[in-house]
Amino acid sequence: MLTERQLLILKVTVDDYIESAQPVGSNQLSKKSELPFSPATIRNAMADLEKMGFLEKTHTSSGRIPSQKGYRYYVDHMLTPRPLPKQDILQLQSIFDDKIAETEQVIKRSAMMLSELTNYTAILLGPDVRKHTVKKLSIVPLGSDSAVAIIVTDSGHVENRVFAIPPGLDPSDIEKMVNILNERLTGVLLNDLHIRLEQETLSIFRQHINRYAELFSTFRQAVVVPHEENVYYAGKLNILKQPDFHDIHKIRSLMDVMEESKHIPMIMPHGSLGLQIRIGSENTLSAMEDCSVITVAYAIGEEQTGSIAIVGPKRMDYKRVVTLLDTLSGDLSKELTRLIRGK
Amino acid sequence: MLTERQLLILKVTVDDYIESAQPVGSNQLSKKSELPFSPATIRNAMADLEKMGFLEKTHTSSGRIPSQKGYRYYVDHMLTPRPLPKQDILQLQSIFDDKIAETEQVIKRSAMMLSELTNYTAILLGPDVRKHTVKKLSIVPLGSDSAVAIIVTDSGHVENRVFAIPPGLDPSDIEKMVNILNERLTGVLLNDLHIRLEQETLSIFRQHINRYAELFSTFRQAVVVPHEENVYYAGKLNILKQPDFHDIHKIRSLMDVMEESKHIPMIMPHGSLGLQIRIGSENTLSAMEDCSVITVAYAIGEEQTGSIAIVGPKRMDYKRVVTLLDTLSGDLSKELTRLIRGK
DNA sequence: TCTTAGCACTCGAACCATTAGAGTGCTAAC
DNA sequence: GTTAGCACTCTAATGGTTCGAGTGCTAAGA
Repeated sequence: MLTERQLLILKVTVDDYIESAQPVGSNQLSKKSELPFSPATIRNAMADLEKMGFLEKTHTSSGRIPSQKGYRYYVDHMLTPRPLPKQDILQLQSIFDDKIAETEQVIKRSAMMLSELTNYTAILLGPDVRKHTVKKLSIVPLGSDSAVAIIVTDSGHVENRVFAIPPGLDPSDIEKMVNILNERLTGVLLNDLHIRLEQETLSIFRQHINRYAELFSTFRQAVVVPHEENVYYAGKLNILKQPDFHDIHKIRSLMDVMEESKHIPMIMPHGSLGLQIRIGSENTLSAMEDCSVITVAYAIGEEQTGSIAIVGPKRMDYKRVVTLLDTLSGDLSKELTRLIRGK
Repeated sequence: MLTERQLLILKVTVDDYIESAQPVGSNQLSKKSELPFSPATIRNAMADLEKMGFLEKTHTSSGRIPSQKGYRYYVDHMLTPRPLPKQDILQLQSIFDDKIAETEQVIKRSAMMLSELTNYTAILLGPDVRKHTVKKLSIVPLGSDSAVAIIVTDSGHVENRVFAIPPGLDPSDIEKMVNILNERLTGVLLNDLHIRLEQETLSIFRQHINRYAELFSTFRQAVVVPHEENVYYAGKLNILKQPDFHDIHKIRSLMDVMEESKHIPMIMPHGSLGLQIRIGSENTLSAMEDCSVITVAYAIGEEQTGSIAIVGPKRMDYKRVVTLLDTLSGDLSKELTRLIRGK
């Protein structure tokens, strides 16, 4: 077990390193008012902490830096959350200032604000479009041979896709079709749309519409909602601000990984409640072994719908980021719930 | 004037430097079969070229690199376009392979393909949404107090915005309103929409709709088409691949500039016909003084509607990029014209 | 007159030695 | 148990040396 003093020294060391990005030495620490010990005493304690694996040296005669285990301990036991400075609270609130009514807008602005306040990279996962339900379907012909299919969801999201109309089709058939579709498919989850389309409407089309088969199959292609996740980034370039990242190859592979949306589930695994901190190699992706990622979910109504992640160096200002994320996830949940409920 | 030999040496020097990214020395050049001269002769010629400002040295006893003037001359007089390798042509064609019907999709894919084929950054400017005309307006209520306004353009583009409905409004009024709007505003340029809205519809609303003022003003806010340009990037990270960019601060300011859409008009000035090459400080933005930008416009029908830019180091493979852009701008114009004409 | 061989010269990159300084671990005194 | 003192270690910075690639100039050769 760690003694009181060791705890204190570990904490101050981590704090100092987070702030300065420089290995921390015993002399330096002994000058701090929280540590009224001589450098020698601190040295002893630091040597112990190193033996136990909480601290590391970059070379024989260097100061100490926290090890992964050290960060872990710090994060698990030493994060005494301080209230957010007023300044920050005001800024966070300003996201919701002008009465924007769109979920997407709110999420985008949140991402930007977070990256600005932290100087790290923010990744926000929006609500999964496929869990929304159909509010209205419409088809707008653009000319003789193409048309736009438009799906409006209950959340106000609009999906649209241009598709080719089979040549020589009666325009009135399209109108009939849209009516049938709306009658039968309103309220259906976007995710189930392609299945329900077949189940609910194919047989009716057969009865009412000439050459239903062609029209049906083109239209079906048009309404397949893309599987793509709803990802918003902000502050991708903040990585370049961190002194921890000097190696251009590491930066590249890190940025590469973050751009690729297929890696998103690895960066911010779904389904976990509350706030999660993953430090260094605790991340699944090897490109992120020098990073820490803090994730938190937010909800609309009772259902957990999206998550927020902050990606920064292991030497991240955990305290600040945790408080920011805690606050924002709450505010965001409240605001988005309000938005949706209104409808 | 430049002698035959000086011309040849300038060309080979530039070519070599473009390929190797290393200062070019006289010994190296004399080994090439195109240059059957002794190193000393080449040295003399290079010294002349340096005096005339076409070449530079990085230090007293280094090889030469092309100066900005050198690149300019190379680009103006020495770009003998070779036909594109089959491989590349096939790849370019593949953009149009599956019959996508959407302009945006085609442009996005073009950007990706270009960045992949060149290893530089591609920026594509899509057709200006505000020059499209209204095909159909509709309003889909989401609940008691909000609705989505949807504008479909003749090109198949869909703009949508959620807005708040003034409380206690009669739903039938909305329907009336949509009818009036469609009757009066179909065919209007998106750019003129907010003016025409007032001119054409306000007085009619007054006659037919209760509490028209409130409804009108909220709706007007919803249809203001955002001024935002239609920009697609691809291969932003390719900058990190170039050995020319090692300074992390330069990279940062360059990427910063490219992200900011307000800088786009500076990067790719509008209105110029044909292919344009801007080298180093010929670019307006100081962050791009180490870059070259090649721009070309493409057209839909007769009207020039968008442009393509490739951003890379001054030591760019001009020959290849020029040929690629030439080909693509042609293909893109043809394909997009076909798409639009169909409608 | 143009070309080229020869040579002295310059400069950067790499290597080494030296030094200063910051930090350590250990021992012994308080 | 704490701390002063000291020998020790390692990095970073400095300066000198060497090597090699490249140059410019001169003079000889075609």
